[in-house]
Amino acid sequence: MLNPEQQRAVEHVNGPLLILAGAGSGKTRVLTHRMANLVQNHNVPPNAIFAVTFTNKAAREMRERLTHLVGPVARDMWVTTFHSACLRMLRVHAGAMGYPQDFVVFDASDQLSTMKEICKAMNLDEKRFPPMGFVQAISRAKDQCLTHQDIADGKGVFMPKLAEVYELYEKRLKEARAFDFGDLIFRMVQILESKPEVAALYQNQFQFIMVDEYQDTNHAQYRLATILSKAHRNLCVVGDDDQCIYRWRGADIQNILSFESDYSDTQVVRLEQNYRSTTVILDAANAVIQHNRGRKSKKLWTEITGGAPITVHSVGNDLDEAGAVVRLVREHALEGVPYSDQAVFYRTNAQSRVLEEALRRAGVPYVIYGGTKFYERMEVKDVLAYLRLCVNPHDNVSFARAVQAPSRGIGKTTMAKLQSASMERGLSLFEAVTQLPDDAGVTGAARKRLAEFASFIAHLQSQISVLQMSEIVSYVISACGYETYLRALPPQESRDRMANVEELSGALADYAKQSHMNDQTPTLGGFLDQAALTSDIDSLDNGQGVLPLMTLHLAKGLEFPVVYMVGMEEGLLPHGSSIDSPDELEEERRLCYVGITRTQKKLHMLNAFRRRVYGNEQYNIPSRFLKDIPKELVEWKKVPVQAQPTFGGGAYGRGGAASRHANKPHWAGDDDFDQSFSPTPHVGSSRAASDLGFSQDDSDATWKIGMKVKHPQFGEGVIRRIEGKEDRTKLTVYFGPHVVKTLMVQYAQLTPVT
DNA sequence: CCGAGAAGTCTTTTT
DNA sequence: GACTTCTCGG
Ligand SMILES: Nc1ncnc2c1ncn2[C@@H]1O[C@H](COP(=O)(O)OP(=O)(O)OP(=O)(O)O)[C@@H](O)[C@H]1O
Repeated sequence: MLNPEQQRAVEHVNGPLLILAGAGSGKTRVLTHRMANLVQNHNVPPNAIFAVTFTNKAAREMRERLTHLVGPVARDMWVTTFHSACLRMLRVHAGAMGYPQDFVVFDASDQLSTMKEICKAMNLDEKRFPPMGFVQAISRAKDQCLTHQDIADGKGVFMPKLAEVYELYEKRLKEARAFDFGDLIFRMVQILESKPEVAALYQNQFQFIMVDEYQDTNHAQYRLATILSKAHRNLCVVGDDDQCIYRWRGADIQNILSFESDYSDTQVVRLEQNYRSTTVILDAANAVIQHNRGRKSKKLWTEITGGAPITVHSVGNDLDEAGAVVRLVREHALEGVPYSDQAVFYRTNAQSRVLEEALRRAGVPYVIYGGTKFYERMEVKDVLAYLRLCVNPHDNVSFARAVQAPSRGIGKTTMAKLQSASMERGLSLFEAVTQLPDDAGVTGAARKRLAEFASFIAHLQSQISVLQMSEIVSYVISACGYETYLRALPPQESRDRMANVEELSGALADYAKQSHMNDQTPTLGGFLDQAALTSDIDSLDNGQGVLPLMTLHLAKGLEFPVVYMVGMEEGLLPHGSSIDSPDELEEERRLCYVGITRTQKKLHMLNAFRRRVYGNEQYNIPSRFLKDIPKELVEWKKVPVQAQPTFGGGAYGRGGAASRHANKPHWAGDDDFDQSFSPTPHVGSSRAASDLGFSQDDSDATWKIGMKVKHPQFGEGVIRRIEGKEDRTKLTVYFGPHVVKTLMVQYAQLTPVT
C-alpha cells in the first residue's frame, strides 16, 4: 500500500516535516494518509488539521481523497486554498484590526475598474501607465506583504507612480469596504502577527498544518504557514521544485529550498518511486527538465517499464489539430479508455475554443475547467452587483454597475458628479446619494432617479431577509427591471443570458442546500464569498464519460491514463512572452514537465504550423521542448491536411511545401528548418475557399483575394480575405509581416494598385 | 442619456 | 476574434 519511505512520512507525528519528491511519487497520497493517520490513530480532532493548497481544483481533489479515507469527518478538517482559509478567518476576526467585518471580496475585474478610475483621477495616460500593470504590481506587492509605504520606501520592485497609485487604491478599497485577493492573505497575516490573542486562537486550534505544492507558495503564504504553526511546530510541507509554475504570481521557490535551514530539526523524506507513469514518460519528462539550472537533484524511477511511445502529431493548422484530437479521443474510447480517463492540456485558455467547437460538432462530451468563468459573464455580474449591494451598499464598483443595469436614466455626468461629491466627503456612492449637497449640480430628474435607486436597494435589503435563497435572484431581476431588459434582447442572446441568470439562481439554491446539509445557516454573504473564490461552477464534475480540457496550470496534481498536449509550438509553449527571459523560459519548461508527468500510459503531443491568433494567421515552428525528448521515445505522425486553408492564397508564401518535411521533424533553433520553412497556403485549393463561404469574385468584382491595394497610412498590401457585401465589405489586408489589418472598404481609403 | 457601430487593443498562466 | 473605448445621431 505504502512504501517504507512513504510509511515513515505518514507515521511522522510531531515536529516539522519536509517531503521533497518528484512527480507521481505519492506526495499528495502521503499527505492525505498522514491526515487520516492523525485523526484515526492519534486522537487528533479533525478541526485541528489545516491543509492548504493553491487552487480550488487541487483542494477539492484532496478533500475527495480524504473523504475516501476517513469518511464524513473530513468535513470538519480545514482542507482549502489559502484564500478561502483566510477569508473564513477574516469573517470572524477582521474587526481585530479595525477592518469592517462585512467587507466584499473584489475580483480581478473589480480591481481593474477601480484602478481605471484612479488612473483617470490622477490624470495618468493609460498608454504609458496601463492600469492592468498597476493592478499586477500591487498584487505582487501584497504577495510579499508590502504596503504602499513599503513601496514608497523602495522595497520590492520599483515602478514609476506605483507608491501613489497603491496608496489611492487602498483608500478606494477602504471606502468600498472591499478586500482584494491579495488582501485576504496579507491582512490575515497582519492580524495574526500583530494580535497575539487572535494568533493564539488559531495556533492552538491547528495542531497540524500541511501545505501541498509548497514550491508554489508566495511570501505571504509562507508567513501565514509560519505563524500558524508556531505553537505546535507541526508543519508539514510537500513539494517538487521542478513543478514550480506560479512564479509569475509571486511564488518563491526559496520557500521550499530553505525549509531545512528554517527548521533545522526537520525530518526530510524523499520519495523516489513513481507509481504513475511508464519509463517512456518519465524519461521524456526528465530529458525536458534536465536543461534547467539550479535544481535540487532527485531520483525518480518506475516499475512500469517500457510503455507506449509518445506520439507527436504535426498538423497544418489549429483546425486540423482539433480534428486530430477528436479522432484520437474516439479511437482511445473504442479501445476502452473512457473520455474521463483522457485529458487535453493547453497553454492558454484561448486555445480551448477551437477544440470545443470540434468536440461539439463530433458529439464528444467535454468539460472545460477554468477559462471564462461563469461569475465573470456580464449578466451574472450585473445580478451579482445587486446582491453585493444588499450585503454591502458601500461597494462602489457594484453600485456603478447596478445603477446602469438596466439603464435607468443615470448616466456618465450624473455619476461623475456623484463620484466627486462622495470623494470630497470620503463617503461611498450609496451614502453620497442620501447626503447629496444642493450645489452638487445634479438636476431634479437625475437626483430623483438616484434617490429611487438608493431606496430600491434599501428595499431589496429588507426583502433579502424574508426571501428564500432560491427566490432571491428572480425577485431581484423582476423588481429592478433587469428581466424585462434581458427579454427584449435578440432571441438567441436573450435565451443565453436568461439561462445564465437562472443558473446563478440555481447556484444560490445549491448553496442553501449545501449549507443545510452541513448544519449551517445559509446567508447571502456566505454565497457571495464562495462565488468570489470559487471561479468555476465545476463542483459537480460528474466525470462520467466526459472529456476534461484544461490549462497546464490547472492540470498540476492530476493524472490521466491518456494525455494530449496541444499547441506544442514556439510561441505557445514556451509562450512568446517568455522567450527572452531565461527565468521565464525555465518556468515554461517546468510547465511542460508538469504536463508530461500527468500521463499514466499514453501521451500525444500536437503541433500546428499555422494557427489563428487575434484573428490573424500565425506561423509556428515546433516547440524546442519536443526536440529535447529522445527520438527513440517518440513516434512521428504527419497528419494530412484536411483541405482547410485559412486563407485563399495570394502574393506571399511561395516555396517549400510543408509536406517536404513529412518524415523529418524540424525544430526550433534548427537552422536548416528556419531557413527552409516557408509556409505555403495551399495555393489553388479554391474549392475549400468557397466552402468556407469567402465571398469572392462573383459577389463583388471590385476586390479580389490576392489583389494589391494601397492604404494612405499602411501603404501597399495584399488582400487576404473578403467578408460582407457592398458597403459592408470588410477586407483583411496583409501589409507586412506583422501588419495585417481588417478594414471596412467603406471607410478605409483603399485604392487598387495595378 | 442611450445605443449602435467603428476603431483600436490585446491577458499567458489563477486566487 | 473578442473585448473595450470612442463617436455620433436620436
Ligand atoms: N505506495 C503506492 N502504491 C501504489 N500506488 C501509489 C503508491 N503511492 C502513490 N501511488 C499512486 O501514484 C499516483 C501519484 O500519487 P500522487 O498524486 O500522490 O503523487 P504526487 O507526488 O502528489 O504527484 P505530483 O507531484 O505529480 O502531483 C497516484 O495514483 C497514487 O495513488
